[in-house]
Amino acid sequence: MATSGQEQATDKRRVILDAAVKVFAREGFHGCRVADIADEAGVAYGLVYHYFRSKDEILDTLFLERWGLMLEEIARVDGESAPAREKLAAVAGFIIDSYRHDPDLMKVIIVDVTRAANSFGRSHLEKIREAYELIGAIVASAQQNGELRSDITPAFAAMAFYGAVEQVLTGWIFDILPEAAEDYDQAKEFIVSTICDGLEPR
Amino acid sequence: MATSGQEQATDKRRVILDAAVKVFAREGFHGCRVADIADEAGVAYGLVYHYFRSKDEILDTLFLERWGLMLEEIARVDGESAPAREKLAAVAGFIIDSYRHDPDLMKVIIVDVTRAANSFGRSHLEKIREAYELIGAIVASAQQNGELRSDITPAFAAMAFYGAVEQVLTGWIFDILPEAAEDYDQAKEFIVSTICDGLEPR
Amino acid sequence: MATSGQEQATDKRRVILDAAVKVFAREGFHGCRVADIADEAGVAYGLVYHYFRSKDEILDTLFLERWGLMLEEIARVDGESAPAREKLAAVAGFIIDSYRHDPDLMKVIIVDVTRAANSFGRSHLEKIREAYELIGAIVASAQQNGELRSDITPAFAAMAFYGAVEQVLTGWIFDILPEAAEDYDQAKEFIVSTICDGLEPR
Amino acid sequence: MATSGQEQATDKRRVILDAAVKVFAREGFHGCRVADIADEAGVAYGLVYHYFRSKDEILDTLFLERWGLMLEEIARVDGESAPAREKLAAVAGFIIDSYRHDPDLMKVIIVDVTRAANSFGRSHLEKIREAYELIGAIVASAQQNGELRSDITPAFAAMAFYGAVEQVLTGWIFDILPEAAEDYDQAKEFIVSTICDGLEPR
DNA sequence: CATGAATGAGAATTCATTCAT
DNA sequence: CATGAATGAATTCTCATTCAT
Repeated sequence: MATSGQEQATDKRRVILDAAVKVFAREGFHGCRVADIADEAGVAYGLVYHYFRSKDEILDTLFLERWGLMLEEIARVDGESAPAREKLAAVAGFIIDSYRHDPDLMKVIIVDVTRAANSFGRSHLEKIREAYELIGAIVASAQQNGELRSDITPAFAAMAFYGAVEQVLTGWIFDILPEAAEDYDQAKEFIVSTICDGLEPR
Repeated sequence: MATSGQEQATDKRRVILDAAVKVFAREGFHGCRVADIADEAGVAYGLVYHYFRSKDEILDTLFLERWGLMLEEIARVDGESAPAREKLAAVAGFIIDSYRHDPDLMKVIIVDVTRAANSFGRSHLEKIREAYELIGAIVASAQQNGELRSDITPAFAAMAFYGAVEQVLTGWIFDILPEAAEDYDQAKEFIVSTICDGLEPR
Repeated sequence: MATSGQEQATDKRRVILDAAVKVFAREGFHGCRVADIADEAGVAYGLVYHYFRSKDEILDTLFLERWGLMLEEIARVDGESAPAREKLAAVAGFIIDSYRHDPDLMKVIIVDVTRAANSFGRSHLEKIREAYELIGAIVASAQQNGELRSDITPAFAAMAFYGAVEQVLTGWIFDILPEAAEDYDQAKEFIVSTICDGLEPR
Repeated sequence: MATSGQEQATDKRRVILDAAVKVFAREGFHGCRVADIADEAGVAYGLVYHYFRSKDEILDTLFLERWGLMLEEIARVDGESAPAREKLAAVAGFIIDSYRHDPDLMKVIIVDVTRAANSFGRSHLEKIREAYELIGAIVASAQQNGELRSDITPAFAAMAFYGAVEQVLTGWIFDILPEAAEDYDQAKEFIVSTICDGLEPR
């Protein structure tokens, strides 16, 4: 009905979501007002509540849309018959590309959802955990066929891997790591190489 | 006065700080009221403002106290003449022990400060960055003497390492990773082994 | 359906009014939204405003329609040459039958108009007062010919009579009084008997 | 603590309640804002919420305070050994005196609680019903000893009696009935005489 | 006539902070 | 130091009404 796909020019719901991404990224979920979103979207205050039940629901929607894509991608990657290293590279690549494509959205998801242990992180825990488990599954099957060491639990390996990826994004978000075009590709290689090969020379 | 250790019985300031840790951990910085802290501390509302200028200052204090200890520890470790692997183990060990000793405090620091890109994370960025840089320094000097590979930048390696550690803590905070006594020690080994040796068999 | 009788199928205005009765009765005038009325009527939001200038006007219309009928009936009764007792019985009967026929509508009129001293009750005061005065007129003329005692003012007697009737309706509305088919007829007798004969034995 | 009774001059809670009575009476519960109450009371907006959880709770408090007194009084009257006629006179007298003493409060109770079938009337139904039942009990015991007719059910008689009383108050509230000092006393007599003796001459 | 998206003025409630005692 | 009443700005959410199609 509203999310059809043809007349983007007037899909106010989408306009509001996009505006929310900007505003959440700029001021944080708690730091902004619904009025800021409406202003950014160029719509009347009330229209936000015409499309969304609450401020929370906007963030929920944003998170679910994006995280859903990621889960699909990880599941897809997991299903392919490729070396574990390539699978992990694909996952890291997808996350980093997501950030490259829409840094504001990924910032919001990481900062306001994924790590918000007392609010959104808690309420979306199942979805978040699903990602970890899919990554863990990649590790587990690679351990089966000897591609990866078996002495480290898949759950733990998944967390180390995902933590490294998210921390790199955090570095970009905080302007701590350099963020030029080549850095994105380098990051993908570094992550996989660090996690798979280790920092010590072989 | 605060960290002395002698007149605990009446150090209301300390009592308030400890209460704040509990309350922040339970409800989040944004999710709690100053009144909750006062209640938890068993003191009058106004007393909180006798000792602290604002709600923010309480969190600032908590963060600075603990983060300062960590910086000292990492610096100390960095100064010693030990293999890089042992230095990283010491750093991971300190952070994990900090969590083991006071999970609420570490939860607050990670959730409400370290990842709060639009509020406390931003205002304490320098202190946070300092930690990354100290870890990066450990890596850099290890690369000098060939202990660690040189093709991965120290800044990046530091982020991967720290990200893995923090993600493990996040796993505990969210009840995603098992949290028994032995898991703490295992985590230390896993992190160092993953980051130094890599997940692929040698 | 309600008053006309011919083109029921498409009288959206009537459909909206009937829906409003249900909704007002269920949730109260203040407790419902215009959207609820549209939903209940199965018409589009905007159509309500095509037929009515405002939410208030809907209630005004409902009240005026019904109250007008009652005024006509009381006037008609008053005009007949019958014993006062029978006239009062006719009035009580009409009101009770109105309730029996459409309890929702009478509930709305009593709860949201007749007693709403600061809103609709005030704006419709003249119409409401008219009913009291017509009843008072019945009493007054009965006092003239000795049918009723003259030491009680007609205005007062009218209020006592009408109050008793309305309170019985209130009892039904609140599920305080039993509301079976026979209770309606019994109520008519009880009211007239109580007000005319008194509770003390003769 | 707050309702002690000595330092009335500064019992802000009482000041707020009294202000609320005025404001509710003047503009109706729905027609006024919490700010109006605060203004009328001469206190800051927030103080209202220091003493009351919500706007609703203010009305609840007002109703319960007053209605409780009435229930006590009716129960007390019921317990005495006096003719039913005197008991009913005492009840009507108490209600009318309550109105005479604080017409605003009684207006609020009748208009915004007692008849509000979809909000406060519903939530306080038990308390309201209790009053009807106590009056019904007076009637019932009088029927036992032959003081009152037995062919009219006590519940019904109670409603007729209470309805007559409340309607007289409504008449005053709407400026329909004359409201001079002597009218209050006259009303008491009229009500009892109408209900006990009936309007027809004996 | 009919639709339902768009508007924006409220209004209740929250809560950090101040201050008199 | 200690108390908790008092303050009032800020913000979310509601909903009657308008209007373009």
